[in-house]
Amino acid sequence: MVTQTQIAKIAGVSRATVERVINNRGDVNDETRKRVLKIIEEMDYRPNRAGKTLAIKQRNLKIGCIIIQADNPFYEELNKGILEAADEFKAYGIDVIIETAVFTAKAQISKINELLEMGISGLLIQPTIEPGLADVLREVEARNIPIVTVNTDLLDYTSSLCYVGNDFYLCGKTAANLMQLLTGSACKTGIVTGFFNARSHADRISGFKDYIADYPGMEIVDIRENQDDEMESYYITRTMLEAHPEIDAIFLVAGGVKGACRAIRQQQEKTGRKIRTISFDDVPTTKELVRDGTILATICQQPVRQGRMALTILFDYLIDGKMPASSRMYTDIQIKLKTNIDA
Amino acid sequence: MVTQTQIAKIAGVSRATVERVINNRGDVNDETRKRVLKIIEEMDYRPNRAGKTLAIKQRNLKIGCIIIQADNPFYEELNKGILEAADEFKAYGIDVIIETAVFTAKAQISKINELLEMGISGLLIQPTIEPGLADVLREVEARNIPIVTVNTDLLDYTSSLCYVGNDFYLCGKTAANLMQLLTGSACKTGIVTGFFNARSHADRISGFKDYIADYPGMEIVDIRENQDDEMESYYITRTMLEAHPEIDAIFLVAGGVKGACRAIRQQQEKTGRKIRTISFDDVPTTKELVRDGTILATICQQPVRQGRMALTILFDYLIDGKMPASSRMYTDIQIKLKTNIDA
DNA sequence: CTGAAAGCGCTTACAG
DNA sequence: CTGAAAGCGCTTACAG
Repeated sequence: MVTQTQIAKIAGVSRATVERVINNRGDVNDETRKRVLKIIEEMDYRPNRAGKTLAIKQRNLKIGCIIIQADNPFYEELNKGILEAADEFKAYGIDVIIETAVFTAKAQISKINELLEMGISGLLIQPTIEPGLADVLREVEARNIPIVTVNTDLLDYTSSLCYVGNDFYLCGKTAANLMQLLTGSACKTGIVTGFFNARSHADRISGFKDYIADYPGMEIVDIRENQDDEMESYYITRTMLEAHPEIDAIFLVAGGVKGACRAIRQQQEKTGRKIRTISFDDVPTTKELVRDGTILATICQQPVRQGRMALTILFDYLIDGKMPASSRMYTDIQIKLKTNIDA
Repeated sequence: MVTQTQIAKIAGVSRATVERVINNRGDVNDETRKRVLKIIEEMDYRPNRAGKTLAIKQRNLKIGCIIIQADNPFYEELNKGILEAADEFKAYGIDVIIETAVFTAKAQISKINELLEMGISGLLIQPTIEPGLADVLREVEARNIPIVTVNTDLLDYTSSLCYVGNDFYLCGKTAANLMQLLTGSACKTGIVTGFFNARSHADRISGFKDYIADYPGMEIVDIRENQDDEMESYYITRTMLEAHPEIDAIFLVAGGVKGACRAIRQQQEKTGRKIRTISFDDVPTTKELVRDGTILATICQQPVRQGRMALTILFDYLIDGKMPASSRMYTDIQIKLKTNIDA
């Protein structure tokens, strides 16, 4: 590995000049620039990241992260990934400031302003879908502060740097594919979703619908909304199953898994008929239901990895100017059964 | 983040002394050691990794990697992970030497000796299961050179640092779980394995058997060996299906997927009866068979990730002295269907 | 337009 | 047993 000093020696200039050429900083005589560039090319110069990271400490970079305050175990996983990565980057001497906010636009905007005053150079956020946030994010970017959004997608805003999360539509298709295999392509499905107007939930449902369009034996009997609330979920699942005794498959699109499963189990016990159930994510309560067989399979989106990846992308961009491979980075779609739910 | 210099100032000693305490190097007066340790504790000192990595360059560390020379696309994936990580660590100024060897003990031992002469401080290897290698690896470790083994497990040798790979037994169980769900717990299975005496293949089969022990409707009709060879695989699958027309499920344990699937398709066309097939890994030919529906699901072990993880563990150990979380690091067991095989 | 010097946090001889 | 100095590869003012 060549260093800037070696290149400087060969080019007959100072290290400072080489540095200027490499980082496009200040003015350099056109001829020397070309000469230096040629040597860089020939010797396949690559900056030493340890040197760079160490030197950049002098700039006192701060990365701001806004994480969700919620006793929702899914968010806890996501936060865990962010916090782990934060720890790692702190070990490189980069300051990572973690702010917690409830999941409302108002709370998030207020935290963003706090972080701006602290002089952050980058922002990581899991944005709420409430209106009002998008404009603030655009303002932040206008100040030349790159943003990475994680897990949640906004309809009216796209980070110019990166979104890290799931491909919800493809998840929905995968759910349908799974259901098809579990039911021999024949089932009458009841769908329990979180919110009709949440994009991620809607996308999963359209993926599901598009897939089963090719399977005439697969039918959607009813779709109901539980507002990600366990009690509501129990109620709507129970009434749905009572209204449609022909339902033999349930697709749980979002939260409220435990409540829905209680209704499903009761119905199974009453009628003796198996209801094939699949869900999303693997929060502890869902895991337990997979272990005991109530849920046959659950589709997971690696929240810890999402958190890590989001912060890593921001870090790499700030240190190296490295752009992510894509402006939409998707984590794997993982199918978990009772045998690999704890792996 | 506190630095050694700050601690030195507070303790009223030089940075060198602080460094001695931190790294247990040389002799330090017991009293000053205690004082320094107390300050380190109180101020929650954590070494700056960039500084450390940069300074360590002076030691001229070399990491040796022995990768497999084979036109096997699975090994290519594994190698890709190793090469990617190697590139990353080279960017930190650590030398990573990649040696290619065919998959025999003789070739690998000869490469190990080459690397030893070059003065490596760490070794990454995907060991062959041929006898003779284990002793050599033990000798390397006796010289205080840490080893990480990747993907392949030896019966008579365990790296004292780490094995990175798959939990083959649990993979086998997951395969059985999947087969159970795909067949409504009723099937007559033909098993096509690679080698009866390869540990990974044998482990997958025992996982499978242990799982179906609880399902009386699931039966194993026959098990045959294809020596990971496509033609042989075609032959033994075809003759197996002809000998047992009742087979309605096939479990492909190892390589030779394409050959086996050809026989399976022919049998399906002849008899009009669906044979539910599952396999391992997602090499391009397998992917294609998942896409076209011949294989319903394939269980993958993230070879790229294995490669990356193995080298990262070695790097972290050499730079930080950091031990891996476990001496056996398993990658996820991923189930892929036609909808998420390309995700 | 260019260079010399200092500094980021750590390790490594070397001197005492 | 302890400290001063040099160095790892880079960036950042500062001087000219």
